[in-house]
Amino acid sequence: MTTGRRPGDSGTRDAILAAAKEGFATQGYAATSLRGVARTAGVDPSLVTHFFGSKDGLFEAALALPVDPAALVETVLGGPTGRLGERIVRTFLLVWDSTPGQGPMLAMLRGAVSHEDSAAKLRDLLLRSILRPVAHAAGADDPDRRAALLASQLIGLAVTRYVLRLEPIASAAPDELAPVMGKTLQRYLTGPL
Amino acid sequence: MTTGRRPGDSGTRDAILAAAKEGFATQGYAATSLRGVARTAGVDPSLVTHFFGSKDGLFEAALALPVDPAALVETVLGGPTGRLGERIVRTFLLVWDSTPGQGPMLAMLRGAVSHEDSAAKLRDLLLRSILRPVAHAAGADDPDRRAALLASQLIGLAVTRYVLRLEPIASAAPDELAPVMGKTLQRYLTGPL
DNA sequence: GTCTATATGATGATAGAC
DNA sequence: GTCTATCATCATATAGAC
Repeated sequence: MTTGRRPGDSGTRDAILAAAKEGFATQGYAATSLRGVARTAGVDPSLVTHFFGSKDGLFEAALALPVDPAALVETVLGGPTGRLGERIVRTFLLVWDSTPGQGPMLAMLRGAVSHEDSAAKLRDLLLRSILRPVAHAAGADDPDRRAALLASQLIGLAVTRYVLRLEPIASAAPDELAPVMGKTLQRYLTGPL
Repeated sequence: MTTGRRPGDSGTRDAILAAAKEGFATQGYAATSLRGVARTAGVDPSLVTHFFGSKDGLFEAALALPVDPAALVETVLGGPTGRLGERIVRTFLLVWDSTPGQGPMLAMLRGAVSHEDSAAKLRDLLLRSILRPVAHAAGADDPDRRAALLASQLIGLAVTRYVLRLEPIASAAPDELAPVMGKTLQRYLTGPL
């Protein structure tokens, strides 16, 4: 009964999105061009704006995270508080090390550094996904400060490991990093400052 | 006796360099154009390449740090080891908070995130200015690992404070940050991991 | 859904006049 | 030391044919 081409079933849109994710993730916002994206996707440049409206629209779409970080943190915070910091590091690395997650997160990090809109978005995400949940979990004093400290160490981890690729952190196993960095996060969250 | 225009005494080169520093520091490598630099410097675009050869040459020149970080760290490490971490944070913030330092360092950080050459340069700088000196100071086990951990927290501090501008870290006084983060660095350097 | 054509403008770099 | 002129590319975005 359904005759004619059904909408949205040609792989083109996905190909463009995949190419955009890679571009934004590896080169950042400014250095990624619509034409370049179209080239690596093997499609016509016009299709990019046709599907996503503009470069910003494409960027927006490429930034969609495969997981909800807020829910993730919520889950992590739900467990016993003794090894809270360690669990955060483990989950953080798990999400980043999984390929579908690293793309958008790297794109967001790269974007945030030179694209103000993207920086605001990351600030927002951090606030919603880390600061707020943490503010509740660590009912202790100064939740904002504790959460920001936590963010600083996590972002530092991401930058050294995935962007700068500084050894030996870049190739360290999660089991190696979790205890030592977890201890820091644990103190930032529940310990004496 | 010296007749004619002496070389290098027209403020143009400096104006270009200042504009370039600001551009690279606030927008990153890709988003900063030679023409844009020339525009804010109030000079002809050709002069930019005339003085610096190419965009990479200009970038290189804009990255020249006003201080030698290696010497700085060396000095800091020279003092008593008890409050070593705290001194590192204090010095780090001092250098970043001073205007002439923040430009090139921000430029380097922004560049490193999306410009591979710049990332290599920062890796190199970290290695020479932080990893190596630390490897000597903390004669303990695993100096490479300790130094990388230190770098991760310092970079995280820089990104949250100066790039993301995440509160309350962004506007916190050095006196407020030094003790709490210094404690982390202290453990990374000399404490049990 | 796909593409050609095009408007409009910026980019990095060079050659050469003054 | 400064500038004009120019090259060859690239960019984002639109209108409209098929």
